[in-house]
Parts: sequence; structure tokens; C-alpha cells
Amino acid sequence: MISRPPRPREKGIPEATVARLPVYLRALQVLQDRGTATVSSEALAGAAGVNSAKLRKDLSHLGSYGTRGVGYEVEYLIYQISRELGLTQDWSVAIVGIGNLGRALANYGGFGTRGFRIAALLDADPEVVGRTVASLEVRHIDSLEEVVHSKGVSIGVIATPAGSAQGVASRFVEAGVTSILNFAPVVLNVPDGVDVRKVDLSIELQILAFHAQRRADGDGREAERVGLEMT
Amino acid sequence: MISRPPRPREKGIPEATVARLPVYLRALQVLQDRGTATVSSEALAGAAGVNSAKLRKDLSHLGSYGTRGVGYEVEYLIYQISRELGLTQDWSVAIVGIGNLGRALANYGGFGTRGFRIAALLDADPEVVGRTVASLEVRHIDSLEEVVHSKGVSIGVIATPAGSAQGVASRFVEAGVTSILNFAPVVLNVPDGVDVRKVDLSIELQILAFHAQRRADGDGREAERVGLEMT
DNA sequence: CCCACTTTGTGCGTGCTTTCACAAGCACGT
DNA sequence: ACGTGCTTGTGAAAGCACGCACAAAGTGGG
Ligand SMILES: NC(=O)c1ccc[n+]([C@@H]2O[C@H](COP(=O)([O-])OP(=O)(O)OC[C@H]3O[C@@H](n4cnc5c(N)ncnc54)[C@H](O)[C@@H]3O)[C@@H](O)[C@H]2O)c1
Ligand SMILES: NC(=O)c1ccc[n+]([C@@H]2O[C@H](COP(=O)([O-])OP(=O)(O)OC[C@H]3O[C@@H](n4cnc5c(N)ncnc54)[C@H](O)[C@@H]3O)[C@@H](O)[C@H]2O)c1
Repeated sequence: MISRPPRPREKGIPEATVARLPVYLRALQVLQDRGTATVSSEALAGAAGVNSAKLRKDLSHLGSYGTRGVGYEVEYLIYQISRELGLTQDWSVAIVGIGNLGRALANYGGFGTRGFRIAALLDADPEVVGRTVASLEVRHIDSLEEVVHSKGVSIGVIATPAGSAQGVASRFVEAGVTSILNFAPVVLNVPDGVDVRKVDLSIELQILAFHAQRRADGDGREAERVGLEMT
Repeated sequence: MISRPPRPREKGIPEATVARLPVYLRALQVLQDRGTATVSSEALAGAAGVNSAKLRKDLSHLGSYGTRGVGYEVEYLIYQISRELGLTQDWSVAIVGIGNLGRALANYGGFGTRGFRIAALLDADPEVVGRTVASLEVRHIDSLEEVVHSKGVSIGVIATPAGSAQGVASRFVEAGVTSILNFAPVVLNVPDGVDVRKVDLSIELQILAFHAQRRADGDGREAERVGLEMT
């Protein structure tokens, strides 16, 4: 509050930047696998599908990790972004609702880049409970609290039907989980301090439909503006 | 890809608004199923998890469909939003990559709210081609162009491994598909005029991890700011 | 040691988004 | 017809995000 800390620009990173860091990280890992040692903002921005000025500004929020005239050292930047995102530690994930989608998620090998470990699968259907999916035995939903506690679950994934999602979310919160990824098409109600993100297929399709219709409507007229997204 | 037109900024609904309309629509349908005839911006905003002023401003972009002192008529608003989003017409969807995820998508009954019809499933694996998934026979990827044409596919869904995604996207574009939903963890390169949206599980997890870490870091100190998302 | 060249980090203008606050509009009871 | 009460629709303000353009900083050659 009084003096100026030496270096750590650990203030707030803009939300928009946070959402892009994983994209940069992935592009960097591809470069690393290819044996590239350093990369310019221009090249990395190209690989990530963003403007180079934006990339530089994003990275500047983490600190000054580039070398003028040269670029960024790939390995070092990977480390810095990983650290900033919290990927240097392990995160335990529990998936609730082992239906079509839940099974796909459980079987998804490259789950996250690194750092994410599927610790438990839960379901309510007696038919499903007890079965083994992706080398894990499906536990009954009643044991959610116990599982969260014993496995140290910090991220909850909800892949149940819409009707059950709020109930599951509340139980997650009650059990102390403060990060939730929701695939069910409902708005979850959670207390402050709990972070919910949603993945919603049908919303994405509807947004695509909107743009497609707009394009078709104004066709023949002038060049339509398209909300080009390639984040 | 090089020149940037002076942006023929026509009239238009803000992108941020478009992304929320599907959420409002879903909330309205729940209300309709419950027999509710009219709803105030306050109540609808609550159900959609947004600020009521934002909701009103969003809806004002579509026109003046509310009645002061009363609220919005649920059925009429559903119609207006549906029309705006292009859901009054049918959209033909093709899914490429019938693996874990592709199968889950194909089997997903409530695909969109309405208006979206899965017209074709495509894969490259001879083991998968010919099998029936969700009442559809899986076609070989080589017939993509033919299928797009004969089924009038306007939206392409990519659920192949990352390495194949760009190739599939290019073929979609070549075949005339201008709306693509991509589940593979790569940045797709497409020409202007093609709309790509992505769904990326691991990015979502990484964003959750970032917030979780930030919360943990500053714990005990002052009240942490949490990016509370409950869209 | 200096100069030419490259690329970062950022100040700044612009435009989009959110939120507040309130006048205007409509229903309903009297 | 008119007042009361409620809710919409929207100016205006504040906050963010984006991208340009350039000074600063480093590299390498002579
Ligand atoms: N399948 C998809 O491609 C897809 C796409 C987008 C969204 N979604 C959404 O994801 C969710 C799951 O979809 P799905 O296709 O896997 O459905 P599903 O019916 O195949 O699976 C749901 C699973 O949840 C279990 N379940 C139900 N209530 C539960 C509870 N209270 N506690 C624990 N488990 C419970 C069921 O036993 C079942 O195994 C749905 O909300 C759906 O809308 C699915
Ligand atoms: N499974 C998940 O939960 C999940 C989650 C997030 C992201 N993803 C991503 O979604 C994609 C698919 O995941 P998955 O788990 O279903 O993988 P998968 O390996 O089970 O399925 C991929 C399918 O694509 C087919 N394929 C490969 N190349 C093809 C080509 N050129 N043309 C047509 N088909 C081709 C394969 O034959 C296979 O059937 C991957 O990119 C993955 O990273 C999956």
C-alpha cells in the first residue's frame, strides 16, 4: 500500500486476457513439440488466431517476458503462463452424470493440457453405478460429499439432465467445491464466491444460426459483416 | 484476409446481446411450460441470471415488445426472439467424427431447442462407417461434398481429433458450409465470411483453475474478487 | 563504439458493454 | 376522466477491450 513492489505485477489480469491464455499455451506447446526455441509475437499471434498487439498486451499483464528484437522464449513462456493459470498444481475433477456426454468426457484422454485429473465419476442410476468407465468405478451420487472430501475434488463437472443440475450444483457447493463446469442447459444459482462456467451446445448453434440468417438476409446487397470467431 | 474493409457498419444487434438471446429464450420456454402468460424484466432477468437493465436493453434491440406497467407476453416474446435468431426455419447439421464425443452429440435428443436437425454423420474410420448411430447411418468422409449438397447442410460440426480438424473445416468451406462448430482443440483457419465457433473443454477448465488459484492465493487477506459467472 | 535493424511494451483514441436512474406509458380502480 | 402504481425503454456515464503506431530496448555487423 505504501511502497512499490519490485516486480510482481500481480494485479488483476483482465478476464478477456485470461480466456486467451489457454489458447496461447496450446499454440506454444505445438511450437515446443516442433522444436522451436523462440517465437515472435507476430508468429505466435498467427498461430493463436489473434492480433499481435493484443497478444503482446495480454502477455504484458504477466510481466516482461520477451526480448526486444528477438521475441519470446517458448519454454519460459509456457512455464509462466502455466503458472499464472494454476496449471503447475494438480486439480482433482469429479464428473456427475455418466450418460452419453459424461462417458465421452470420462474417456477423453487429453482432458486438459496437464494438471487436471479425473478423480471420480458419479451417477444416480443403479444401472450405471458400479460399472467401470475409463478405469474408474462409477460411484453413487449419495456419496458425493464423501468423494469430494476423500479425493480432494476442487472442480465439479455437471453432465446430468437439466432437471438435476441445480441439485447437484448445490451439493457440490455444500461440499466445498467452488469451481463448476456445467453442461446442462440451465442457469445455475450459486452463492458468491463460487465460479460457474457453462458449455452449451444449443446456444452455440443458435448463435451460428443468427449469423447465417443475417448473412442470407442481406445477400446480394453489400458485403455483410460477419462475426468471425476463430478464437 | 489482408485488406480490412471500412466496416460497412449497418444496423445490427450487438454481439453480446445475440449471445444472450438463447438464454432468454430458454428461460421463457420454461415459463411457458409452467403456464405463465406474462413476465416482467425483473423476473425474466432473474431466471436468466442477468441484470434486468441489461435484459431490457437487449430486448429493446429487437423492438418494443413489452407493455409498461405489465411486462412481456411470454408467447409473443418467444416468437420474436426465435425469429430474430433464425429458429423459425430449419437448419441442417452434419457431424464429422463419430467417436466418443460425436456419438454423444448424435444421441443428444434435445439437440437445439428447435430448428436444428441432424442430417448426416461422417467418419473416416472403416470400422465406424456403415454403422448406425442415432438412427443414422454413418457415411464415409469422402462423401462430405455430396452429403452437404444433397441434404442441404448449412451447419458443420467438427468432432474429429485435432489433427484432422483443419482439413475437415476446409472441406466444409469448400462445399459451401459457412457455419462451423468446432470441438477440436485447434484454431481453425477459414476465409472471411465463414463463421466458426468453438467449444473447448480444456480452456474452460483452465479458466476455472485460474480463478480457483487466485481465490486460494489471496485467501485470508481481503475479500477476493471472484469472476462470478452464472450465465 | 556506432549504426542499422528487429521486435517488444504501451500510450492513446475509438467503439462496444454494462449499469444507473428516471421520464414516459399503460392498466386499473374510482 | 383522472389519479395511482408499476414497469418499460433509453439517455448518459463509467468501464472495458481492441488495435494503431511508435519509442524503447535489444541484437548483430562493421
Ligand atoms: N449428449 C450431448 O451431446 C449433449 C450436448 C449438450 C448438452 N448436453 C447436456 O448434458 C447433459 C447430459 O446429457 P447426456 O446426453 O449425457 O444425457 P444422458 O441422459 O445420457 O445422461 C444423464 C446421466 O445423468 C444421470 N443422472 C440423472 N440425474 C442424476 C442425479 N440427480 N445425480 C446424478 N446423476 C444423475 C443419469 O442416470 C444419466 O446417466 C444434459 O443436461 C444435456 O442437456 C448433452
Ligand atoms: N470426448 C470428449 O469429451 C471431448 C472433450 C473435449 C474435446 N474433445 C475433442 O473432440 C474431438 C473428438 O473427441 P473424441 O473423444 O470423440 O475422439 P475419438 O477419437 O473418440 O473420435 C474421433 C473420431 O473422428 C474420426 N476421424 C478421425 N479423422 C477423421 C477425418 N479426417 N475425417 C472424419 N473423421 C475422422 C475417427 O475415426 C473417430 O471416430 C477431439 O478433437 C477432442 O480433442 C473431446
